[in-house]
Amino acid sequence: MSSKVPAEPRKREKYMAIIDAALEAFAEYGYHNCQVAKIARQAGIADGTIYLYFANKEDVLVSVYREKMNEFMTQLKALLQLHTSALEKLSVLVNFHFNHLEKNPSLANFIQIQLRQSDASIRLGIAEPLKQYYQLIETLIDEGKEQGIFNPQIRTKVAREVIFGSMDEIVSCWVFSSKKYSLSKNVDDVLTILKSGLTVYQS
Amino acid sequence: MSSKVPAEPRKREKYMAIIDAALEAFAEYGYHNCQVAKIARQAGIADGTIYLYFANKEDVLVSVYREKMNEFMTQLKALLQLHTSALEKLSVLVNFHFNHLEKNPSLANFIQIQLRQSDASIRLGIAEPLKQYYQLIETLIDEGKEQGIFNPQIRTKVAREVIFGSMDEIVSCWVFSSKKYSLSKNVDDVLTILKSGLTVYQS
Amino acid sequence: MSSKVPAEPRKREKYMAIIDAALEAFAEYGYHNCQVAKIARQAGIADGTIYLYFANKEDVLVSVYREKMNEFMTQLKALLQLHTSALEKLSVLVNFHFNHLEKNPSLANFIQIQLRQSDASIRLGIAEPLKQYYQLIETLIDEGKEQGIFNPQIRTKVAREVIFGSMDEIVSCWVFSSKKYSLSKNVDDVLTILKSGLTVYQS
Amino acid sequence: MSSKVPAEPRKREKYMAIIDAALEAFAEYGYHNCQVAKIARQAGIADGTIYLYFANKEDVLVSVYREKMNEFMTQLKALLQLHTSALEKLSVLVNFHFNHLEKNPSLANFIQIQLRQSDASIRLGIAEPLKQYYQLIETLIDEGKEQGIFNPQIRTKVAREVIFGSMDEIVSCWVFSSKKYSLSKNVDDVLTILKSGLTVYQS
DNA sequence: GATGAATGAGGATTCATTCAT
DNA sequence: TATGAATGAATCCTCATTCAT
Repeated sequence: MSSKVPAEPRKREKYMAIIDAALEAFAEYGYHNCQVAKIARQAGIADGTIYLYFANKEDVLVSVYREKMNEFMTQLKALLQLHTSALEKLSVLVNFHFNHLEKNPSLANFIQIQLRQSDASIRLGIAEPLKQYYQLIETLIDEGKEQGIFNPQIRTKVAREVIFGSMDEIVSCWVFSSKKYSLSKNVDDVLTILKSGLTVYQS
Repeated sequence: MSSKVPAEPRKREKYMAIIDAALEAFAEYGYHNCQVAKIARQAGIADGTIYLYFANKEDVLVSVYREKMNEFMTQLKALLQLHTSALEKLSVLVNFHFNHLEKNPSLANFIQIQLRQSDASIRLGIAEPLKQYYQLIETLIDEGKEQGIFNPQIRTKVAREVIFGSMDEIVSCWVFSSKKYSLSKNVDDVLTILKSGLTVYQS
Repeated sequence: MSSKVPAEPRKREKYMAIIDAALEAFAEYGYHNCQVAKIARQAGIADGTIYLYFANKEDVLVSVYREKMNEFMTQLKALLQLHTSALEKLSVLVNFHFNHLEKNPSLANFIQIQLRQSDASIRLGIAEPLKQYYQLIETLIDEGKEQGIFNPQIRTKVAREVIFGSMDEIVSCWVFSSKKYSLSKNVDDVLTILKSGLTVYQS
Repeated sequence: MSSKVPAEPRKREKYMAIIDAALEAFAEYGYHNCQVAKIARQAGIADGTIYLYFANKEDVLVSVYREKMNEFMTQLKALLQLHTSALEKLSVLVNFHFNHLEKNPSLANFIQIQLRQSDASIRLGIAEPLKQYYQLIETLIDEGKEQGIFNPQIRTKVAREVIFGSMDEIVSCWVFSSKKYSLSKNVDDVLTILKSGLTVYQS
């Protein structure tokens, strides 16, 4: 029922072109107000062509998230690899999260607004890529605990929810403010809170 | 364009009956899959009657949030009044946020899922009640700073985003887990993080 | 899933008006080439109103057949009641079959052409009313056998197939000829064949 | 607009392969539910190739009928040639009609169901091959009249309609019964009816 | 000749909203 | 006030057909 990234280069190219067009179209018009025809026009193809690459409109939405999240995760993992300290990694994570969305305003709008659809099937399609991000954060927290930096009394899942929830809310407020200020300027304050919130009290 | 709470008691009664019916209906079917006819049936009235009390379907959604948020804020303020310490108040806030939604599952579903619509006009209607909650939290933070408890270096807005974002994410994960565990059991961990995250280092 | 004739007079009136409009529209444009909008226009109502009375376009087609077949059967039964001889009844049947369709050209077109859709669900919806006609003919044949008029060696079902098949083919040819000749003029020849074909040889 | 059987052997071979594939595909899925792509897949060729041999989907349907009817007529004529008595010929005809369709279930499904489309152009394309069968039957009847066997008072056309209509209805009922019984077992009864129905009373 | 990716016209159906009663 | 029958705009998706390769 759902699409997969085509293996053949030529097909993959058009597949990604539709993904990018859809991202822009969704960000501009909003999911429910963005007709398939608008995506097609943005991609410079016929309406029907969309359905050679995607099962339906919902599948386009979910696929945009999956593809963009893949890119996000790949880049983030590469950066995290350069560090060992959980504290440094946390800093890298928050910085990257903010920087990436600040550099990709349509993606920010898409993730913070368009993606929040109440349709159960959309929720389901989003769950998997999101889960991977969740797990990456939880791994980071567990590493911090092993390194004796993070408070082992705090359950990892709650810590992850605080970290992700904080970043998510900050980005949301930024998006709803029409991005009038720099998102990254929040990094220091968030990190201050999160670091002292998660670390063991060091006398 | 938007409705107001009717002053006359009889009208107000039916108005609130529709609000409650809509909350249940939205929670059960989801906003887009919940026809106005379903709200009317749940309220035991005719479809057309809804439009004597609300401008349109969007207005019903926004009004549900406004009314329920009013109740929420009234109760929360009453509780906070009993305390002066910002730390205690933070504890009261988090406890109340979790307890209230745990006791009102339909409201939890409504707020975490149905409310997240991408329609600009809905976003706008939600903004005002939400802003009041934001301000209440920010006031609490400022009090903490004045009391010398909270770190004055952290901008109040960011602190509020961390507090609200953490709670919001925790409730969301709970709702999406089909509420299989107790929401309140997260209170201690969150408070641990938030308190040590926000307070000044005390040697 | 399928519609039922409304009991309330006012609703029944509009229901029948749609049935009649659909009969004309189907006969004029053909089922697949007859948009729901054309039925609505013919009935002088809005497109959506059709769906207050019928589940879908298919249901309209099937209901037209059911209603028209009901009328047909009611009238036919009333006529048959006036006779006891199976031979006379056969004559009444064939005469009525031809006369009725000759007087209702749209119905003839509808039954001989539009109704012959390959969709399985349509076939299914048509089956029941058609079966009643089949059974009426078979009852007539069995009476003839009991009266010692019809050949008891011939299986009733085959006899029915010959009677119905003959009439059906004659009406079809007449419809496809654009009804350029009188359908009823075939009555005598058909009856001659059927009567001597079915009766016992009387030396 | 319509296709012709290619003269060149190689082309004719693929032409017939498509015909056979289409027969199976139409019988399996039904005309409207059978996409051109399904015919192509069944034939093991590309979608576009169909259009090198046929004008359009309708043309495929009509051509299937034309080709299969040609085979049918060729075989039937060869059999009839072996007899001179109209009564014998009638017997051969009915036997062959039933046997042929019983041996070719897809063809039976195709003729009794898929072919009955309301599209005027399809009806037109079918008319010619069907007319030839009609004429063959009428010739047989006229021979019977000349031989003093068949009742000359009965108009030939009506007699043909009874013969064809009877056979057609019997096959239809058999197809709709999912071919659960032997079609041929009806031969004797039909012939009994038709023979005594058409022959002159012989004292 | 053969392919199959691309096209884009076409339509049944839903449902928020209205308004005559 | 309340009703609920009627409205009609709005759109995703299919699939026969084309044509560049």
